[in-house]
Amino acid sequence: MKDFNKLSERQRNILRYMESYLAEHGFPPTIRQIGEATGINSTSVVNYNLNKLVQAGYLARSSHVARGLRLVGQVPGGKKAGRLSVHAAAVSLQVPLYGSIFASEPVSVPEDYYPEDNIEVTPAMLGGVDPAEAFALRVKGESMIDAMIREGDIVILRSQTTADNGDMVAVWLEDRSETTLKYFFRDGGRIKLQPAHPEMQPIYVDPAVCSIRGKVLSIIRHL
Amino acid sequence: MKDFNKLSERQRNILRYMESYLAEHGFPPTIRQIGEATGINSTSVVNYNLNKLVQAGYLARSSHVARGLRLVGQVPGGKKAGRLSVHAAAVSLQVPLYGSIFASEPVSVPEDYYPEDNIEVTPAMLGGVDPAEAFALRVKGESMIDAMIREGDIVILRSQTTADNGDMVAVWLEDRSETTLKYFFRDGGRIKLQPAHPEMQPIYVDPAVCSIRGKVLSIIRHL
DNA sequence: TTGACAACCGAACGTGTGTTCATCTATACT
DNA sequence: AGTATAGATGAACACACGTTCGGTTGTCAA
Repeated sequence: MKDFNKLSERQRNILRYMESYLAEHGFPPTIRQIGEATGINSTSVVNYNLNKLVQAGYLARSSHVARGLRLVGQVPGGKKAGRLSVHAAAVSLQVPLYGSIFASEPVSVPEDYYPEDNIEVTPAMLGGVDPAEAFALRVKGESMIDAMIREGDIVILRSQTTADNGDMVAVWLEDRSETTLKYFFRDGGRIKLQPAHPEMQPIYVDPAVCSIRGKVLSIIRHL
Repeated sequence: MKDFNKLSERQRNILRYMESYLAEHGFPPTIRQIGEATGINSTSVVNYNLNKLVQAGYLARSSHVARGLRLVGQVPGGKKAGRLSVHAAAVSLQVPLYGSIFASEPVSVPEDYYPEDNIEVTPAMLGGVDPAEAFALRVKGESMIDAMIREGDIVILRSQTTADNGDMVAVWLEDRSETTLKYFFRDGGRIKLQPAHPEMQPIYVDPAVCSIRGKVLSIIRHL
């Protein structure tokens, strides 16, 4: 992550415009609006600079999504907190570890238990999510092997009860009395849970018996 | 403004979904996403109900604008429950990212290149290794899929040219012109490289054509 | 000079996404 | 009965908007 001052004038303008547009409308501007506001008359250049800003850690983008932008850091000048420079010691965050996720056992949900430990994570691993909403689980057993996840891995999740297509979620399947980590898709009236391993078949479940506990943000494997 | 309870079930669901989607992404959902999430399979019905909600004073719309929605009131029952979590400040470390590891291409070794970026890691992820000896590589391609590692994963390594049995190492195989991540074992005069996937067969190579670049300390996957 | 590279431009392309419309079903009121 | 009216449906339409690609320019180093 670079220093704010290392950004080009255009990139700083984009961040400032993003901030004020967001405050005014409640949703992000389009590429063309950004270009118009910052004097860039080619959408591809705006796109180019947006990618630079993502790379520098200032923005997150959802590809092929209209207005799929989000500010992740603080923009200086809006003055809340300065960014940390590259070589200085940065701040890391503590996220509670709420036990283990195990096949045939429910996920211990945040409200149920006291955290048994704290896991240290970096801001990048939360992807802009509020640390207060994040928690961690330790993977037990080889049940997640099809999801390219192994025993001992630590998964960082955001506590939530809904999900979008393509999210990897921790779900409790009532009819099977089973908890898994799967990719989540809505398929008509049902929910499709797709293992990460490309050769494995998805399973289909009724939304009524499928309760989402959280969305996986990142995975840490310690060897 | 009417009472929240005067709204239809669908309209309440829309508001709840809006709220959680907004919290998760930082921008509003589309009409089709709302429909999918609330079990409405016609965009016009969603549109219809959104207009009702505007009329009732719960949200504002910008017409002909993608995701041009904004919540204006506060949704009762929304999650406000501030879970108190300790995210105390701690020190995190910066480790250089030396490009990508790609099948059929040599690993860029630390001496060869300037780091293209820095990766922020926690002390626990280095397992006590001196940060100055550590570096990171981005995994490109699906070539490591048998090692339960996917495209986009970041591997943290300790720069070293030897390894112990059981280590996961990044090796350059001269005779195959290939770089892989494998578990390392000495087997008599040869070297056995075992993929992490239990069903896959190990390969045996001559130590002369197998140069170790580093030992994997940990893996980060960002979803 | 030559090459490499970051930054930028303009245009075209494909699709995401809001809108509109004809039609259908219920329920309630004359 | 007839007839409003609210809610729902699916298809078609038109444009908004992200993406891609072939070029151009300026800078720096060999």
